Amino acid sequence: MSESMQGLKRSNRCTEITDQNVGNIVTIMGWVQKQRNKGGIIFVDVRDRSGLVQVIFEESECGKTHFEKAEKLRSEFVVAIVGVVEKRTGAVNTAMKTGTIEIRAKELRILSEAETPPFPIEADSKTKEELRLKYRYLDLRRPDLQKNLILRSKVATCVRTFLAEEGFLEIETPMLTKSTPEGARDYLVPSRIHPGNFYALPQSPQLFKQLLMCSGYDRYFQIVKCFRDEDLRADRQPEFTQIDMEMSFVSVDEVIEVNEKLLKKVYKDNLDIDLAIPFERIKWIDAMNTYGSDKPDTRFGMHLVDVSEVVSDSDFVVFSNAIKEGGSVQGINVLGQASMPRKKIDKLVEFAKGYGVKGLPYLAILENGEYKCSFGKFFSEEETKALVKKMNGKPGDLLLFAADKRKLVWDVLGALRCELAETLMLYDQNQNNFLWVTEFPLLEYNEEAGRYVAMHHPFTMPMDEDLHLLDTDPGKVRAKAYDIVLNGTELGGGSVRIFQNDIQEKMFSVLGFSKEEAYERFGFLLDAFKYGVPPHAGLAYGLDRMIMLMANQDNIREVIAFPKVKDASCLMTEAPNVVDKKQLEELMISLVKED
RNA sequence: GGCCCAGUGGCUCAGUUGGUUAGAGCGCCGCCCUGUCACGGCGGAGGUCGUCGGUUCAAAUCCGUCCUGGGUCGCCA
Repeated sequence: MSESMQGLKRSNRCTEITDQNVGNIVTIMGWVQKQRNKGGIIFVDVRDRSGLVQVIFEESECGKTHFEKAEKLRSEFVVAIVGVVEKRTGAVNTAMKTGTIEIRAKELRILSEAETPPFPIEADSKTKEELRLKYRYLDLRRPDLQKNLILRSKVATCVRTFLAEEGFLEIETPMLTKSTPEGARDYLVPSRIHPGNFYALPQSPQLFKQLLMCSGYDRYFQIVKCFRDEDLRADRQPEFTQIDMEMSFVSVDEVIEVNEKLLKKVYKDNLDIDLAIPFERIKWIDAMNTYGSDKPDTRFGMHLVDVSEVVSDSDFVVFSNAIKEGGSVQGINVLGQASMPRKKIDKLVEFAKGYGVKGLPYLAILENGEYKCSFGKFFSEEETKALVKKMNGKPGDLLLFAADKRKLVWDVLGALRCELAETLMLYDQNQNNFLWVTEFPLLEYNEEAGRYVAMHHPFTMPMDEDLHLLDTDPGKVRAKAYDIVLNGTELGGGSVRIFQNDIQEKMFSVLGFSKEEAYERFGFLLDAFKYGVPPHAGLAYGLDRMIMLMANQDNIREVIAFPKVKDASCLMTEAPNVVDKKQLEELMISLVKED
């Protein structure tokens, strides 16, 4: 049985009713959170996206018909209730936002009945995510998810308002576009009209926003879906949202400045947190040397120390060979953890091996000054002392080392310090350490491809002072690229773009594209540059990650209404799915049968 | 593709060394209850222990396979 709401109009959301409304007649509409039937009196908690309010039914007030309907109420029924707001006499519920008042019902309409949901609709759900995602529309009724999505909406509005005030124009770019094989895998969309041809969904609006600069729009932004067909992670979905922006006639500093103002406003307006700007900046090479990461968490120390010089002649071949082969030996000092049990150390060794190192040599400096060292038999006392001194080791400290190629050592120790900081709780969870990482390498050598690939993308401007190295030593060229990092998470990144055709062509040539290949892929951009292109630069944030961190979640799915699971499928819609044979025929697509 | 974790009534979990009829809390159903808000009281229903196979007199428990979900490495210009 479901009744019409004809003649009724919602007057308030549940928690918009306060002491101020006492005596008012209100009409609320929402879901039954809980019915408590005491016999002659029935309490019903009604929920909408604002929260809960208690409604009280007594036959003397609402009459027999409505009272009998109230007796039938079950969780998640959708109801409309007309009643009088009353102050609670003695039974104030301090845990409730509306705990000082209640609504004495005069009329009840059951707009929709409901089956018992497969899991409880409540905050701090303990239900398995698999089930929550299958019934996402129920999961989304829970207050935590509603809070996250409301925050997300507010932040998006805040960003739009700020950028509009700063003179940015929101301009949409196509979803059906051209595949750009550099970088992540593209999601492809077959063309019916051009059989055998495919659109690609954008990995980012990069080229289009650069073209908009060529067209004179000077400050562009867009809150936009992007697509990457790569494996998922806790903070990675195949479709995700960027706050994308581009500016003409600006330098790195101006991009950074406007974005610091943006972040300051977003945090102030939505979380009431005052961020101190300007944020700290660190050069990429310093970030790697100090933190072993290009997205360092600076809330705690445990800095990497390069001990290569001290151990290069050691009898411990793990150390000496790593250096001989061009790698390095570095360590971190885990303060006060010398007595870490063997089992825990073994776990750390396993953790490190996951990154590809063979082991994790350690040296514990016991409180009595003695050493417990996994490579002690290869080290003289003097060598050990020198190593401890270099690591600034004190009694009680645990020193962990990695010896391998420089990149691998950074990766392992960078990850290890974050892992240790989390388990040892070395940082303040309420701290927000924003950080700009600058002067990224322009290129990195890809062993598999046997050539250099762009670290950011092929349109990133080299630093002026390194331009001459493009021909002779491309690996040494630094880029006018910058990332914004928060507590060890990359929130966004951007760069000054190449706007000179000769530099762009040189860049393509270093990347191994012939002029023809470059034109085949990006000809429209190179052509556009011929007709008057302003210097320009930009930045893009991962909105999902930003909201995840603002909402204190450790998973991006908690801030996305309808996320996908690890294998990129949707448990609710069961996408992706097979399609009708006719659809495939129309697209001239035949599937290769597997044996 | 690799490694790690998890899967037991609707939900969250317990289940000893392999041993008789697999338990609990919540939820659900019925009856009762005029101040509850983690309402309360009485009664009740509900399980092929993720799948398939193996070992055994006997498997939720041991072994293997596969499936599902999560984390992570590779990957993510």
